[in-house]
Amino acid sequence: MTTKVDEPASRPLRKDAARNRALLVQAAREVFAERGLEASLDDVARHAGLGVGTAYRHFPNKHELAKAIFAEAIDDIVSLAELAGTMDDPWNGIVGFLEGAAEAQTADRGLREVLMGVHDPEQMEQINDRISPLLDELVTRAKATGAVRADVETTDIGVVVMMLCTVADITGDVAPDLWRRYLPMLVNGLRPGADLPVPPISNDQLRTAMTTHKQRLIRAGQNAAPSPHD
Amino acid sequence: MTTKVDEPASRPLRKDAARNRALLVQAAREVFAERGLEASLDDVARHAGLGVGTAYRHFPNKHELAKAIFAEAIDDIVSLAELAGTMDDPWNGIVGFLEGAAEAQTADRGLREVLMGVHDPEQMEQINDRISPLLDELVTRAKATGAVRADVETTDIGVVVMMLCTVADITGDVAPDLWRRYLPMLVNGLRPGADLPVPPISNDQLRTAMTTHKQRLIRAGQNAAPSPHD
DNA sequence: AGAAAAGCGGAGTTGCACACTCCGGATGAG
DNA sequence: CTCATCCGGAGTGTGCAACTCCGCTTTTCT
Repeated sequence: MTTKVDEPASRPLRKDAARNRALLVQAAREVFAERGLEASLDDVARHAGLGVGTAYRHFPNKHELAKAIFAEAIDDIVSLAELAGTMDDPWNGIVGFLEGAAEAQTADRGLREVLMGVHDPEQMEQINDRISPLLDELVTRAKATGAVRADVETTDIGVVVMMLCTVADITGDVAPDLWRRYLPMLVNGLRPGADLPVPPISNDQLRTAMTTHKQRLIRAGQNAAPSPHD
Repeated sequence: MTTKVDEPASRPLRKDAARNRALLVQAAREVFAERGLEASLDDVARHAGLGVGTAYRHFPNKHELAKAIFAEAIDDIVSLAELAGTMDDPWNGIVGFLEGAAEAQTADRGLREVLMGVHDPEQMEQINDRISPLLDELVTRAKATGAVRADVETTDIGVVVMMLCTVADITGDVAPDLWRRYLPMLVNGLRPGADLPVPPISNDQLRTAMTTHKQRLIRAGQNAAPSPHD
């Protein structure tokens, strides 16, 4: 839960600098988890009990800091998908992945935003590239064993996770675990039963949907590209 | 679908003024439906082919305009709940309400925001006051007939609608009807079956969750209160 | 038609939040 | 004790959305 973010270790940092860097990383974890990437570097610095200048000394900008911090969490999600793929019973794999993914994302608003590609569509696509093949295989196997209905697609998994995240997003402060109430309802819907009235979307569609979506909500365009003001 | 927003009719508007007012209302409907209340009055004016000044001549600010426009849509949702309550089979009532509410909200991002209390918590609470008693009664009856499980609460209805709205929110541009795919999965979860692992939240909790939620996403505080800059 | 009232348009003003810089002063290393 | 390194936070730059102002146009009235 608390790991160090690897630094190039060119020249050993001065003692206070090292301490502050650690404070910043920890503060960023907490702040981004709670308020998402909309928090400013100033917020992170203040939460760490440091000045803004210090924050900018250690990280060129907010997104670099975020990238550094979320790299592990992303790897964890990928491992989760891998783990799910190695399970004997694909159904257990799917449910396990859903629960784990929802758990990770509901606990961390920033992670949610990263996975949804709110700030960096490219990064999201890379993550998608890593995860979706794993889920594809899992879903295929689950269909073969009859654990899930034939018309279930991999994108359904993603959509279900999103729905659970919504619940956590909205009710997280009031009832952090409420999303678990709706998990069984949703996974049950994947099992064989009545057919679904509308076909799933393709992975590409889901991607573009995710990347274009919040651009509108979280202030259009923003400066995903560099050149803040040169 | 196209109704006039009642004006006090103190002195009859000049011909061009009346026409422009209608244009503004229509433009606002379209713009708010597509982009939500984040759209500026400038946007609405431009979309109507008019100047900003004209917009401000007719409406003191964006929120007044929005209030005028969404009043009907809100009434429609309430009527939907009433209609659902009058149905003989409470199960049909519930499903009908879910579908109708989701349909209305997924078609109109602005309406969604209003119902979620993103911009005006008070207004949302009023709406909640009008709807939740109706749904309470409906759910009670549905439980009595065994159509839904005993541990289902009225707040579950609201949460389900939210989840469907999320799907529409994200995938609306790519596949406007995709949310319907997940409707049966969710309503099916309300039927008798395995128990849910987590208890529902109270209506009050849901309210506060909704009002506090997006304040953070859509720029904290903003100027829900008047005094923009006096 | 002609004048006055009503309305229009959109450049410009104000407020605000965030990203990022800068440099005098503090702190740690040798 | 000295100096390189680092800290802090006031200050600068930028962008955006809300809203105003006033010269000009259109309608209405007689």
